[in-house]
Amino acid sequence: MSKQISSVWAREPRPTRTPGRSREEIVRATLDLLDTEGLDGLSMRKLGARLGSGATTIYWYVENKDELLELAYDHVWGEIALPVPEDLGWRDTITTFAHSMRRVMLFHPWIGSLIGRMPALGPNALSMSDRLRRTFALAGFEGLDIDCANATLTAYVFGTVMPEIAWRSYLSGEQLDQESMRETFEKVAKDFPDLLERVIEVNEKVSDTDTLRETSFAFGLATVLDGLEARLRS
Amino acid sequence: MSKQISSVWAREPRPTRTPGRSREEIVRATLDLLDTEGLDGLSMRKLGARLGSGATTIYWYVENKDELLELAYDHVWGEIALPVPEDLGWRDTITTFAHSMRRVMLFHPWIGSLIGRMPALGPNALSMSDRLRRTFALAGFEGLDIDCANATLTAYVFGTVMPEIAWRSYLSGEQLDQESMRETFEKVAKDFPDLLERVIEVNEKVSDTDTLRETSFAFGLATVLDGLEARLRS
DNA sequence: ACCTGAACACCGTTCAAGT
DNA sequence: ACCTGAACACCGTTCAAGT
Repeated sequence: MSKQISSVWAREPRPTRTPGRSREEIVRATLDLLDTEGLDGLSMRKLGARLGSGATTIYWYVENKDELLELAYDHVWGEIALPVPEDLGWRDTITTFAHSMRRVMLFHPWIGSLIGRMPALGPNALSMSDRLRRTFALAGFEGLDIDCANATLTAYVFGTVMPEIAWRSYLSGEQLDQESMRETFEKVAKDFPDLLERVIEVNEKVSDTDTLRETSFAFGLATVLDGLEARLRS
Repeated sequence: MSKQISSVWAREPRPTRTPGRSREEIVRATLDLLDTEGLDGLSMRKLGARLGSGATTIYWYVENKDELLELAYDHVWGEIALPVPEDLGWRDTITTFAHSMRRVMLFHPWIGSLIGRMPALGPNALSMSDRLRRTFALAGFEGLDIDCANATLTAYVFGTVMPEIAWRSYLSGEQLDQESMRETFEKVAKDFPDLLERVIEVNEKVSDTDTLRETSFAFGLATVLDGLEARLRS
C-alpha cells in the first residue's frame, strides 16, 4: 500500500481478457498519430476517433495521457539496433548503436519533447541500457565507470539530436528559399560576424546539409570514444 | 516581402513608445510563472492575471505563445557564466562554462522541454555560441572543426542535463520513501539484475545523490575534453 | 497606440449510466 | 468487463469594439 512512482511501468496492467481493444492496438495508433501529426497532434479525442471508439474508452487501458506517452516513448527505444558487443568489439558496437539511435530519433521527432520530461523506465529502454553497460564492461570499464561511460555516450547522442530535431521542425514549417533564410540570419546574427559568415557559408555552399550533419555527428562521436579510451588507459 | 522564419528574432519588435506594458515586463512575468509552475503552468490567461491585464493584451507585444517561450528561452542562456578564454585557457574556460550551464538549466527545468522544440536564435544564445567558438579557435581548432567541437560540447551538456531534469521532476512529484522506490525499481527492472543491483546500490548506499551526479557529469566532461584534445593532436 | 471581453474551436479528465 | 456521452474546468487565438 506504499506510494509508488506514478508510471505505467510501476503498475500492473489490467488483466487482459483479450476482448475489445488492447494496449498494443492503442500504442500503435498513438505512434501513428505522433509520427504523422507530432506531439501537439495527439489528443485523446483524435486517438479515440482513430480507434473507432469514444475518447474516454482509452482511460480503461491507461491511467492518463502521460502513461500513453510513456508507452510510445519506450516503443521507440525498441527500434534501435544494438549489435552483440562480443562479435564486433566495443568501439564498433557503440558506433553502430549511436548512428542507429540518431536515425530512430530523427524518425520520431516528437521524442525530442519527451526526453527532458519523463525518465526512460520501460523494458526497451532498460534493455538498451543493459546491453550498453555490457558493452562498456567488455571494453574494460569497472564499477561506476560503466555507468558514467554509458551516461556520457547517451548524453552525446541525445544532445546532438535534440537541437537537430528543433532545427528540422523549424525549417520544415514554411518552405523557405535561400534568399529569405539569408535575410533572417543576417538580421538575427548581425552582431556576430564570425558566426554569421559560417552559417551562411554552410547553408549556401554546402549542397548536402544532411551529410554535413552526419559528418559533424561522427566527429563528436569519435571525440567521445577517444575520450573514453583515454579514461580506460589511466 | 519574402517569407521569413517565424521567430521573434526574425521580426522587428513593435516600436515601443514606453507607455503601458513592455516586453521586458512580460518576459519577467513569464519566467516567474515558468520557474514556479513549470511549462504546463504557463497560460496566457494566468500570465495576463499576473500582469493585471486581460490575457489577450499580451498579443499586442508578441505574436503568439511560442514567441513568448522563445523570449524566455533566450533569457536563460544569458544567465550562463562564460569566462574570458584568453585569461583562463580553453580547458578551464570550457569546464567552468559547462558547469555553469548545467546549474542554470537545472534551475529552469522547463528548458528541458524547449531544447528539442525550438532552435536557439536569440542574442544570448548566439553570443554564447560566439564566445564558445572563440574559445575553441584559441584552443587550436580551425574551420568547421570549431563548430564541431562546439556542437560536441553543448551536446554533452544538453544530453546529460535533460534526463537529469526528467528524473528530478519525476521524483519530486510525490514524496517517495526508500521503501517504495526500491519496490518500483524491483518491479520495473526485474529482468535486468545487473542494472537493478547498481540502481539500488546507488540509491541506498550513496547518501548524497547530488554529488554523485556532479561526479558523473565531471567524468563525462573530462571524457569529452580529452577527446577534443586527441582531435587537436591529430 | 494600446487594451478589452466575448466567442470559437479545441483540450484532458471525471463520472454516472449503459451493456 | 468494457464502453459511452455529457459535463467540468481549462486551453490558445481572433476580432470587433472600446479609449
